[in-house]
Amino acid sequence: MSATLKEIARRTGKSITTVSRALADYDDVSAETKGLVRRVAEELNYTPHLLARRLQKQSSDTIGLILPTFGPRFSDPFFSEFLAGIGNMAAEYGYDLLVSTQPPGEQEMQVYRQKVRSRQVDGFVIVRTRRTDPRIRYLQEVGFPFVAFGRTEGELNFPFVDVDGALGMRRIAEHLIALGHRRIACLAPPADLLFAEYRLMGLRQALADNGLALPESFIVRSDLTEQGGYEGAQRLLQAAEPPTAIAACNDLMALGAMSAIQERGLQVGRDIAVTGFDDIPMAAHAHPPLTTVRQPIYQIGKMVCEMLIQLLRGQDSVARQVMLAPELSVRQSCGAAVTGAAARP
Amino acid sequence: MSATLKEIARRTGKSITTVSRALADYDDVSAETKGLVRRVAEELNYTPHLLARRLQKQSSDTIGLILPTFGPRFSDPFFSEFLAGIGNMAAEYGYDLLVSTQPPGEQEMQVYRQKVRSRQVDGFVIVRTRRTDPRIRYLQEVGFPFVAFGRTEGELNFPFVDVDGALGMRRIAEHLIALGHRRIACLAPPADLLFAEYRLMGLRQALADNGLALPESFIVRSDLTEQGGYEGAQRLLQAAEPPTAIAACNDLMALGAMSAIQERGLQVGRDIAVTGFDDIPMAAHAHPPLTTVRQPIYQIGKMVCEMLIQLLRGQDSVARQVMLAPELSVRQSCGAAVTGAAARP
DNA sequence: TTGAAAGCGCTAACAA
DNA sequence: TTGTTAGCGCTTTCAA
Repeated sequence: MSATLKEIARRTGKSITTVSRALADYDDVSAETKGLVRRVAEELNYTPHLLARRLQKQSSDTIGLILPTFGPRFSDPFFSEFLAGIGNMAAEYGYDLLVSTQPPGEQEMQVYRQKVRSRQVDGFVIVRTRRTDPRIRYLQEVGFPFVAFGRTEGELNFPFVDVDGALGMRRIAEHLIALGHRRIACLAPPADLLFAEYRLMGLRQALADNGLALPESFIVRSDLTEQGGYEGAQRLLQAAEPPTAIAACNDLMALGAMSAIQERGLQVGRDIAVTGFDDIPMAAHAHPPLTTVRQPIYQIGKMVCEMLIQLLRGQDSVARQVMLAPELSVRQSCGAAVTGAAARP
Repeated sequence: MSATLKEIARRTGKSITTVSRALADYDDVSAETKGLVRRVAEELNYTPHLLARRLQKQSSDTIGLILPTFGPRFSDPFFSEFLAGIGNMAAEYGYDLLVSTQPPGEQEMQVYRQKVRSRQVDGFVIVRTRRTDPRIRYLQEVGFPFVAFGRTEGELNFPFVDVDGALGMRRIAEHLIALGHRRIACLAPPADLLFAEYRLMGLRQALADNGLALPESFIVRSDLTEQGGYEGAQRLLQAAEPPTAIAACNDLMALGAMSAIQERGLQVGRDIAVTGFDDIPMAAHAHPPLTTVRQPIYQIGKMVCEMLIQLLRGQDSVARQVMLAPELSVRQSCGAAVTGAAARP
């Protein structure tokens, strides 16, 4: 399909070595030879065989991303945006992106080990860090480069980018409190997802700082889907004294909660406040628009990827652990009077 | 990190060739030698160097997927599910998945050419086919294997899987007509996305078959986002004689339309019907739940990937062009009286 | 300024 | 049953 150096060498009457160096623009090749070689290469549409080059360079120039898929109906607006961030940055530096999908578990670890040992990738991007994360433990153990999106318990010394979930939830809490809410409940994901814990901690802390409690009955765990939020909110609404505000740990759950509330004939924002976290595109166009916390997912993807590449290149990156402050995006679902125009940026 | 054949050869006192064949379980190697070699390989945690193997095999065992990203805030629930389908199937057959992101355009074609010529991938999965698709034209021209999700204009003879959008929309239209609607409008994506055309055609045809017209003013083009649907619906609602039903060409637009309708104080389902297409997870949990057309995206991902792999392996696959009949998923947004239990599977 | 030779790690044809 | 040789396409000493 595409010519090889050998073919160019044959046609130019030069050696393979010379051709290689001419194309790499070494300065120990005569201008004349370079011209000739380049012309022929152009003519033949020469493109280097990457596998061959990589074998010899002993580097795959490839970044691995193993998506932890939960169930067959895997659908998360978060991932595609994040993927675009990583992908674009990787492309900018000439890296490839190798994507796999594996539900968390032993087989997932097999895939990591396999990719590491077969030198298929130079480094990994880890997403959805877990409380104690076998992926991170393994990669640290074998000294394989990676950058994570998210922290783990114990805050080991590895490079990561994360959004300060506690701060984000604190902002949510303070906003709700300022609006007069005293009975605030939380839709939280499974406890082994640490990022949820930070958010929950931030909420609890902010409430405590304001003399408010967060009783156990006001913390409902479910998965991160609309369905989970829907069911969780139903549980909360059945209580004898239901909350006046529900702070969900992500937007999907918040949207599910809104559905549950509306199905009971209540009005979100007026009868009960709902807030999310993530600011997925959907959030601005829910009805009412969802008050939430904005995470610059695309930017995070780029940043994680760039940090990893710097790591791979041995440039000790300036920042090894980055904590981003999320930003409150106030719309109508919390009951704050905001005009449509202001809420829709 | 991981040992090489050479190292195993050294330790066992055998030749590299013998070791290679022992591990590949050739039957011209003595049981004794096999045992020895395997033991040492195990001990050293041997994993073949995939780049080396692939260079020699002249095959990358890799499937390419270049996601056409539109804008930085790329977020499409469709892609993650599709990706999981492809990824899982690829893994099953031992293929890698190489993912890139590129907005449509000349640079995108460069990436295709580069990946083809550098033999980085053995074949491509094409998504979001376009009316006349330069990717498909190019790949056909150079005879490079690929399978598309979607058709193109002229229905060239290439392998694809697609959902019969016309049929899906026909079912929507017939359902709406049965409910008594006569003024049915359409939220359609940009005309260069062919799949939208099929859906539009199906709608028009079904209406015509029932003696109804689809005036130009009832076809609003916008992008495939909630924002697009929101704005499109606003336009439709401002008309002197607004439609009584809005059939959106995807769920995101339908959800946006619902927001626009509700913002005007109207009730979806009662005052105006809304339908979508795709059946994203969100659809079941919108308020009211969205009547839509189910596309088995995950299955399609798997199928596309499997067809490509069969192509790569020279097994002339049974089906080269697959058309899937989508299935109506009736919920409340169309005004049909359906109990919550029936609508939530 | 150029080329021969070696080697990245693997597989395969051919001999022994 | 095993080893020698060659080669995948490329880069990089080292000599000429």
